[in-house]
Amino acid sequence: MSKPSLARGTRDFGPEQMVKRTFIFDTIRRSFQRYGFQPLETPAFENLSVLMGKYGDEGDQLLFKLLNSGDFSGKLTDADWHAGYKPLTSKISEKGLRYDLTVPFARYVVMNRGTLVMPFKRYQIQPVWRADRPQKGRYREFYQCDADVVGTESLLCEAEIVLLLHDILPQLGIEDFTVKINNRKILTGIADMIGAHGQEGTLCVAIDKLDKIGKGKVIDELRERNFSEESIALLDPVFSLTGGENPFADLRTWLATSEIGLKGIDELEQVWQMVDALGLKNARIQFDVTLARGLSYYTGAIFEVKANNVQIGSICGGGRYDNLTGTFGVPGISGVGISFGVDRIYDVMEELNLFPENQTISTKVMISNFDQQAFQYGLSILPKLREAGINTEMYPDSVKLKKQLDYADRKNIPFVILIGSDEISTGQLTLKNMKTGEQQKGTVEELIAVVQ
RNA sequence: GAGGUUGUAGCUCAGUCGGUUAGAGCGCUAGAUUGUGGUUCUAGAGGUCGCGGGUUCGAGACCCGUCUCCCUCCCCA
Repeated sequence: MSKPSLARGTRDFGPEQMVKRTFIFDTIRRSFQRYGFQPLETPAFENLSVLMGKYGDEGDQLLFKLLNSGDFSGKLTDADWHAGYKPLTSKISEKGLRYDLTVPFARYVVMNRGTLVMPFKRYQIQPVWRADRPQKGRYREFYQCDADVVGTESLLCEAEIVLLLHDILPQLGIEDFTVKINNRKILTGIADMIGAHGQEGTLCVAIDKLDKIGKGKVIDELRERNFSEESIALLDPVFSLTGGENPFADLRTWLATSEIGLKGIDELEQVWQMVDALGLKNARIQFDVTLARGLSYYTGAIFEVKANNVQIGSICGGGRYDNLTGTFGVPGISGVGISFGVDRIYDVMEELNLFPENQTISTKVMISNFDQQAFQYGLSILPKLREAGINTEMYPDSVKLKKQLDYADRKNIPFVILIGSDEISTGQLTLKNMKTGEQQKGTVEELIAVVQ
């Protein structure tokens, strides 16, 4: 018999952690609703045909796949076993755990497009699973809180996402954060400009490391990735753009011949203007040409939020995807969304000590349990307290009072009602304040008034 | 997927050069206190030293494998 253990990269959430997590969920949900988003839930697992190919090759690798039920290997031939794991997987697994909430949402939109009110704004708060290697801030099961709008290309949606971020994070006590914004169209434009059409993905992965490893090593990496010397030379101005005073103007001059690049800049500038018109003060937004994001479905704006002064990955991420529903046979539905990573937000709040105090009290009154007679009496008053809206519990066993009080103490229950033979005969119960140790007598009704 | 690191009581950790019965603090249980928690004192319980194999007269310690924790890269929330 082996000791029980948790599956790698997963965690339990005890009562005190759940109080904190619920606080985060409630805060996010409230704000989502205030911005007009409606709730949606989708299944934990989907057909692999829905999930595969949406996240790039890396993403496909990280999908948890479910073995087919029953005799999954019965019809396999020797040739199947030796064909390699990829062809084999398709023969023994046809379902997988969801990797994010956006793709299941796209499937839902396609399946229900006839009845949805467009533009459709939905929020979704559910766990997702990734077969990643766990490390700090990285789990194999974690919650995402997504808000997406589909059915409109209006940049108001992007601007509202910026507002939403500035609404929710400070409510959680996270004041020092940076919303990095870029646009895939700009990246496409840059790749075109330097004659590396379609290579913006690898280009960005390299540029993204600029502040980490420096310009020289970025260029080394680009050479390794088969970028020509001409391309690298042409790219030079981009390195100086990242910290410029007026990055849009500089970039506009440089990208003057790239239609798509200019469109990306236009879009971003409009978002900036709208955010301003919405009256956002102290906007913590920053244009970052090097922001790439690996999810292959993004086509327009890209967002990423970093909590400053905390060593952890991004706590929110999102962007616009013009053709996600296209892979399900319905092109032309543009969408944009943002995802809050609750587990990382939790870690940030824990590290910065941002959780409100005194969130753990749930029971307010405990009724003691001396003996059979007192127990019967307790049963009669227990519902009265609850009807008065007071969280109440009765100690279930007639054990020593010391033990009962110790239980109340450790559970942070502020009041205990003591019932013994004296109390039963006079109807005057004893209320003990666990914080001060003071005791007072009174009828049930009087004590309820005191506790309320 | 690549690299590094860790694992001893419920928790945090000692354990010397390979040597007799593996320790501490906290926590837990009971009592001091027959109707009163937190403080104090006393006593007690609690271990397959991650798992499997090997070296040795002898392994918690050394070697190999494996799993796990944490971390870096990749990628991501």
